[in-house]
Amino acid sequence: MGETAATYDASHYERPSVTVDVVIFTILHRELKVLLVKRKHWPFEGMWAIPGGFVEIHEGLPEAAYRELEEEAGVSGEDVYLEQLYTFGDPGRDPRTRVITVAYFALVAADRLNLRAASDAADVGWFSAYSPPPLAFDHAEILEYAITRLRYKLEYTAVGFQLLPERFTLRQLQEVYEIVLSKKLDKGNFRSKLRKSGVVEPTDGYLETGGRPACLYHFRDDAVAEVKTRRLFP
Amino acid sequence: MGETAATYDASHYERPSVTVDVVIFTILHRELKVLLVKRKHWPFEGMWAIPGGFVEIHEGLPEAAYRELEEEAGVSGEDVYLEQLYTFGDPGRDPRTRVITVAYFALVAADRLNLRAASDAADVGWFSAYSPPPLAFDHAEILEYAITRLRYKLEYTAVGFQLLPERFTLRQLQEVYEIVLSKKLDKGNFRSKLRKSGVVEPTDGYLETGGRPACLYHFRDDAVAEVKTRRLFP
DNA sequence: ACAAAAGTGTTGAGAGTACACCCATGC
DNA sequence: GCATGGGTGTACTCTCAACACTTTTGT
Repeated sequence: MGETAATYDASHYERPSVTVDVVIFTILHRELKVLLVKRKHWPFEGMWAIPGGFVEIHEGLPEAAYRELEEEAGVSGEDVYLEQLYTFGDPGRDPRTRVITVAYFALVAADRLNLRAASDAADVGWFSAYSPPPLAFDHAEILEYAITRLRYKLEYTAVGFQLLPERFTLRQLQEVYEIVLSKKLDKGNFRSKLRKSGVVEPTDGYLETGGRPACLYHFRDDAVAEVKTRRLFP
Repeated sequence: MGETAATYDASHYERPSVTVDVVIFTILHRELKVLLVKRKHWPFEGMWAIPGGFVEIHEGLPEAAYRELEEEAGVSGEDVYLEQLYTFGDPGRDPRTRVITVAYFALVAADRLNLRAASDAADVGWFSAYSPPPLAFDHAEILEYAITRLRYKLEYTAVGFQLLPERFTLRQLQEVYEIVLSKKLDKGNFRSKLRKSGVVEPTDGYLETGGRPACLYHFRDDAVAEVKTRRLFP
């Protein structure tokens, strides 16, 4: 902090409010879904919004995000991938007062969800991430940003299995990538690339599929999720 | 915002303070430098710190960052590359009170700097980014993070010339990359890659160097700075 | 036998890398 | 002429991407 901070005096300084918003993604019915909650009060009453809440005075930012995840989606911390996204602080983004929000995005496997246990079903729901309903505040912009980041993440790292159960087939993993990237992928190249990267390992389980049974894989947590990419100047 | 936000009442809610810290990079004497300011008050009095200050109640986050840039480095908005880095909000990162800081990082060409005009020279200075003095608060962590991000940026995009004057030689540009990435690059490959990407354009100027004069280039602002990279799943 | 889905191999095109070689200027 | 630094070309290797092919199950 610089000079302003040094001459700080709590009594005159008007502070903004700080919230955490969490964009929670999952895959349901072969679609990328985002969790939204219906607002009960002014402003934007009755509109859908990204779940979020105020940061308590002695609470860390990731802790606040995990709290939202538990409250709204009913998932515990170990079962999710959570990453800070961006901080939105435009004056006027909230008509009540100055609110700065630290946005996070989370990936949850569908089998870890526990929606009903956590919230009133009518006020919470999963929506298509690509064609969401009208959103409160600047939440459309936040969602847009989160989708862009999710796509980047999938292209450059191997976080895709965070959207799948513990054990999965390679076809299921490929489907996740196809859904998120909205693009058909080549089966052979997908598999060979994945084998070379060494991030997945076959288990002894098999899944009946209607054709030849598919080997179930699991993620090797000792593997490096990051993948070397072609840089401009290596 | 969710339920907590809906039941918000300004009078009971204890709000954290919000600051903006700006990690300002430049290249001087063939070294990557970062701008630091000396703290005049408790806590960490006399220690060096990343310049920053409180966000005014009606001020946007980038505006606050630009304000810091002008106050501390004496550069105006058009002359810098500015990007939001990360938000650090650990409770206890500031012993005075809960302070959440939105960190930015900035790239400034050495010829745009105007240090003396802006600040008292004894309290502001450029330091080697790779071996800085002990820093106040969690600023060592913030600087580390900024360096990592800067390297990523240079590897994947073509922002390198933000650290150079308007017109520059390819050797100078290569030197910037070598300094930031701490790695020798091949002259021929660097040049051919740059030519193929089409982000720079020769001007009619030449620079005397002691050998054959070097052609001065400038950045094509209509060019796409982003460069295709080898993704995991294209 | 045939359909369906898993799983593997091959091949041409293009990018990355290392290195050698030519060009323009000052002394 | 020769040292100095700018600028270009080439040849080998590796990855990418498209596509054809084989294997294992159910009906």
